[in-house]
Amino acid sequence: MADRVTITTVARHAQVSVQTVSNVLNSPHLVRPETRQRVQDAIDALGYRANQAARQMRTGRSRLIAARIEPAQDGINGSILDRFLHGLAEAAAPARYRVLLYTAADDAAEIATYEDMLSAYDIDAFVLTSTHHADTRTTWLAERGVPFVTFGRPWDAPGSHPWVDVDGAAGTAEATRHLLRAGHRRIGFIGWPPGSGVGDDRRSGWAAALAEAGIDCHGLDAVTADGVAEGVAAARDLLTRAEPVTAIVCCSDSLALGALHATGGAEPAVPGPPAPGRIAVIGFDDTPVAQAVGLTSIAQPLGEAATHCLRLLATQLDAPGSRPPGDGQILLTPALVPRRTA
Amino acid sequence: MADRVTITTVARHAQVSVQTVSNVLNSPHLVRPETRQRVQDAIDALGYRANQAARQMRTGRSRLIAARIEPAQDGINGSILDRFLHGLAEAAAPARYRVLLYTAADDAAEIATYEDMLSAYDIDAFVLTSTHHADTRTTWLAERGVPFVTFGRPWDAPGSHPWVDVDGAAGTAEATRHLLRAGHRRIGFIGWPPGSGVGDDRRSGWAAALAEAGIDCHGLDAVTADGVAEGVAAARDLLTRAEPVTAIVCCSDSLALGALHATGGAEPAVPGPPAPGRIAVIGFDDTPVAQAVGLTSIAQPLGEAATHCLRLLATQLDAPGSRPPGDGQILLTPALVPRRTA
DNA sequence: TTCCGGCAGTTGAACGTTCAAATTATGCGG
DNA sequence: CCGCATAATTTGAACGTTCAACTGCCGGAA
Repeated sequence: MADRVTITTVARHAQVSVQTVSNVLNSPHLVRPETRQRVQDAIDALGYRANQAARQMRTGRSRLIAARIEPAQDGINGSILDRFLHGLAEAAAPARYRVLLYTAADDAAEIATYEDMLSAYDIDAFVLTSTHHADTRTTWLAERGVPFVTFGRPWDAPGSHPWVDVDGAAGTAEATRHLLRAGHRRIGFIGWPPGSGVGDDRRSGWAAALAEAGIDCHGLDAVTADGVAEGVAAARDLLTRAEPVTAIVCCSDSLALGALHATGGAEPAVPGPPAPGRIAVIGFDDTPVAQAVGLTSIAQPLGEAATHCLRLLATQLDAPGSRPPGDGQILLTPALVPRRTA
Repeated sequence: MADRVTITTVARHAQVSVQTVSNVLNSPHLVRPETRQRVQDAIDALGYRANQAARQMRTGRSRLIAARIEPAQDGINGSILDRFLHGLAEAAAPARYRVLLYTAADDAAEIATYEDMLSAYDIDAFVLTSTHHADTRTTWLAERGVPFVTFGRPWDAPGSHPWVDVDGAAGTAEATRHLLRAGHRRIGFIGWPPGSGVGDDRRSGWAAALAEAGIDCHGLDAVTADGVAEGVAAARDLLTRAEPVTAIVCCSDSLALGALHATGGAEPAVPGPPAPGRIAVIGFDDTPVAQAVGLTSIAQPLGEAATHCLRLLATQLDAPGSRPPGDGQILLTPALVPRRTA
């Protein structure tokens, strides 16, 4: 193993003190241009890279951002987090941050992990996913002044911290309008039990778009837990009512896949226009399953969301005390991906 | 912010020197039991946690393991890496390691990232995924004596470094035997173009199982790139030959989904026994799509693979120079998940 | 008694960096 | 050509930990 190149090596090579090398790296304006160049040349020639641990000891900053990786839950809706994490890691690199993973079974375990990571690793910031009502994690972090962003709105106290989210209502509204344009009037909705922020939000977009068109959404929706089998049942329910629906917007791709089966429209991946006369179905999240089956779905801009999360953190970290523009509340609009089923 | 609790705080509190505290943590046998207990009590009372950066400065070890997170490629086959990473993070925690993410567009970029992470963060080890022929990454790391494991065999030089992989051939062989038991004789295979280690391996298991049963596999297979549309075409090919197949084993769930469509057997998620008379289809990887569609598939034990990866690294790191038992070459057997399609 | 070896614990230095303060160099007006 | 302000650079200390060497102490063999 070759001797490690430290700031001292560079200093000797460039005939300056170590502090000057440090200044070139951190406060270049303090150094005369020609000296700066000489030092820079030495850095390049030696392939010097600042040691993060040593730097961290002095500054208390690790340039590490922690994010939780969840178990692939029901499977069909997983892979969203995956893409988000990838975006996060990719956005972090150019800002010279890195993403550290952790797992936690529940909120309490997650908070215990925060303690560990903060004291042992000096984590600079956290990215939280899957926010929910009465989220103890955010208050814990906020109380201690730890920088963090959530991917997902704070469902209880809107303005309390920076967040990035995708406008589910806008997505379902667009899906509904898409169906209205295609001539549908009786457009159903399969959603989750009230109380989940995400689910209520998505339902509201569908209701709003119908109201816009002067249609009463009463009796057009079904409520069920997430899952393919649940989707089948809910769709059958909607189809056997007094006035059956001709199209269904779903809260998830799982439900949509179930609906698709119930309406007899599931063959995988034949590109082409939607078949006329069929019950139209639209899912949510544009999962691999939707792509495979040809299910029209609503795609979240996950890469963009990750980039925004990182930008929010970076402004907070690099200029402490400064509020990001717009108070750091970012709502992104998802996009409808039309396929065979609508 | 409360004052930081350092080893010095603990030492004062327990009336010993800092070195004794350090010994309690790292070499307890050097400390008399009663002193040890006193120090331990102080640690607990103060909630002390060793600062990783300072520790790292002295020891050169970061307790950080780096792994690449890839973009969700074709989508349908993604989510495997996701589950693997989750397993990795989960297995790392009890061993007091953490997983650091990085991204890289190609092997060259990845090697550049190694340099950066090694010199800046003192990464202890790397976990490589997607090994392939002529993999420059492994040689680069090996040359520099950097500890690493690959998830995926080294396809060129079998014994060169520790690895964990899933026995694809065993998987396809089991799938094939499953079909043989169900009475099928003409069992086709849809695979990838020769040259990819993984693809060749999977094909060989199918061929071997047929040979076992005294069946000539000649003319029973199709070769194509990965993808749903490709699967459709390949399956049609197999079905229009002189002696059409009655069952198909596929190299991936994407191909299988295509095959399923070509054979008219794709409705999602109705549990129950396979329909008699239908062309049987078996996929590979047990992706969410397979679960959703009811496709019989071969599941890789990803959590187990991750655990093994970590164990291999941990033995290597905690006892330098020691070879793990079995020379660190671990081949896991995947499991057939029977569903509707076979 | 003297000396030695081993155990328990302490001391001082070092890891590589940045901060704060001190020193030296440079430019400018009188 | 001096004095002074400011720019440029250096010096010394510190961050929290572990390593290597050292000091006492006790028990047993010579």
